Amino acid sequence: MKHIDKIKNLVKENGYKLTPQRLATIEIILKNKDKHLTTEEIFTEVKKAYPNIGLATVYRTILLLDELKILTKHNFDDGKYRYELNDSSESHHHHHLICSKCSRVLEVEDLLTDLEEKIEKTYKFKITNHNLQFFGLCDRCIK
Amino acid sequence: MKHIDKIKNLVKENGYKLTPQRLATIEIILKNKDKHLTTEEIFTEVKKAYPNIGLATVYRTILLLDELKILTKHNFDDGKYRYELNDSSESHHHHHLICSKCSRVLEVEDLLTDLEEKIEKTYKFKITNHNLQFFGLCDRCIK
DNA sequence: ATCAATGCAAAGATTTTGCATCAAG
DNA sequence: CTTGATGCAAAATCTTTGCATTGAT
Repeated sequence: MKHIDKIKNLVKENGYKLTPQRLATIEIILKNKDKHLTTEEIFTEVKKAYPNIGLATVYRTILLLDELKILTKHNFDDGKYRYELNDSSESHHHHHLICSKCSRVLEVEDLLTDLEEKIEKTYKFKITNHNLQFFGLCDRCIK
Repeated sequence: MKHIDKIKNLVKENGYKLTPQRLATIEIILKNKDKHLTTEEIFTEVKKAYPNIGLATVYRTILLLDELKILTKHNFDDGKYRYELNDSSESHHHHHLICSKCSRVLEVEDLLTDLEEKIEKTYKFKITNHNLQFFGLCDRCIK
């Protein structure tokens, strides 16, 4: 099944209506799979396809998609949240390398599985999610 | 040298004035070493010792202390930033276990040194800082 | 036909800024 | 003294909410 259909189903299965505004928002997020867009940026893009949409609707749609774990909220310390579509294969996590100079965001494969096991045992803490960011200088900016 | 004197020196060495407002703010942050206070909380505490201080001054002082790497800014996804005093021994880092139920924040020793080396090599990315958070259920809430 | 979803504008919440005044160095 | 620091209030940002209206099921 295509990713967009999975998302559509998730929305419907959870008793939410599949409105054109939600669909337009989902399409923009899908189209920018690899980016980390802010709500404002998503809003601007969605407006091109659906000029009447209100910012509040985009905020509410993103809230919904976050609840349904369709996307992940990131905070790169620039004062606003950024959103990224989750991989359809449930378990895929990754981390971010954030360049302090050019703000480029690189992705790194998940490296924490072993660590999590250790932590769960040591601290008796049931981990459901994690967030790992590295700040520094990317290859381009080191030069 | 006592930690507070180190901080005082850092402020002065960098050409900033050591005003009573800044001192009062630093004292509150020191007194709450192990907590993760918001600016508003710091402001409320500082006001007890220095009732005339303005919120903007506390914001500006925190900005300064962040620049001087005297404290670290955290975002636990509750919509506001929280600050924590850095350990005086430069290199001490740690991570956070954030309970999704009771919001308790536990600290975990730094576990990333090996990982960072690997990442620096693989991605040619010079890491200057990192942020690792685990979300889940703490021992008390698991029951 | 319902009841959730929308759009708009207003309100909230947090943080920043402009400016006249003050005080640390 | 001089220049940065302060306090206050206003503004800027980002996000949420109330409410009348619309539209998906």
